[in-house]
Amino acid sequence: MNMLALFVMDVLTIAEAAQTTGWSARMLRYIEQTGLVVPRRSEGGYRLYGPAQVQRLRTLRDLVTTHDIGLAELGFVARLQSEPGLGAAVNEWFTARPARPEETPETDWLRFEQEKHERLLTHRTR
Amino acid sequence: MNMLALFVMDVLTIAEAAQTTGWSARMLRYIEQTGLVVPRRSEGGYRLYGPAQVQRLRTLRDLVTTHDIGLAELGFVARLQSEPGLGAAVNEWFTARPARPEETPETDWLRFEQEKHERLLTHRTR
DNA sequence: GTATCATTGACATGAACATGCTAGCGTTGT
DNA sequence: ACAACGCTAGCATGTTCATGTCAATGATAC
Repeated sequence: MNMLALFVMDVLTIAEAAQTTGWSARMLRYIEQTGLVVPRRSEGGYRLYGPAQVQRLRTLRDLVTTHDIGLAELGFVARLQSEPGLGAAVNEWFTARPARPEETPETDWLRFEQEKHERLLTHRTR
Repeated sequence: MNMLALFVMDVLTIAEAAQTTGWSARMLRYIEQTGLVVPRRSEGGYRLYGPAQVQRLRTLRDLVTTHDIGLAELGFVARLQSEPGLGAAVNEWFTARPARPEETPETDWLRFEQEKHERLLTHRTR
């Protein structure tokens, strides 16, 4: 890899990046589509992966495989970041009380009171 | 809906909950599977939706339709809160380094204020 | 006691996700 | 100049998501 990059070495083509990161070139392109790791391009349109991106791809691989999560899920998290409105809405929904059943008290009246309280919270979380 | 619930009214069966929330009964069961809204059960195993849960289902519907997001994505966000290791890892990945090449990654984000309310949501008790 | 409703499990389907592979056409290194 | 490589577009396949529907069995209401 060179392409008029005399002192800009450490820049890999997609095949090379694929090699060292464990992803396939196809997947690298796909990952780019999801917005997770977007390399810059050469004049001619070739993807150029810098060390930071390569690192990122490696850790991404790790993250995905060890925790069994999909790229789409991470893409969504990315969306949360870039779309402030979305993030806020999701956040609000989640902070406004979980609907887990095990927290259900045996006493029905008590439960009722609690739910009433919960509803109040859900109303204006701000 | 009654089932020996003399003073525990405001508790809906799945069909009733479906009616008022706009989801189908099928979807309510599905949503339960994803862990997003889990109703408690009657002695006989019937799902019982309280006002809080109904509210939650309504807002969920809103969230999903207005922002065009999937239940799976939200389920993942839920996972982020319940699995601290995961949340940390994902957080780290996103905060550590640029995804975009031209954008100067002088960014703080990803930190949605979960830390504050974490223990509220973190009740393992399985 | 019986009609009505719920439960779980299974099968079905269209859309989206995750990947691979091919084809035709530009880019790059020597 | 030309071989080697990358790019995009598209097709293909297996998987998960999101839903619906149907069947057999059990719970509730009156």
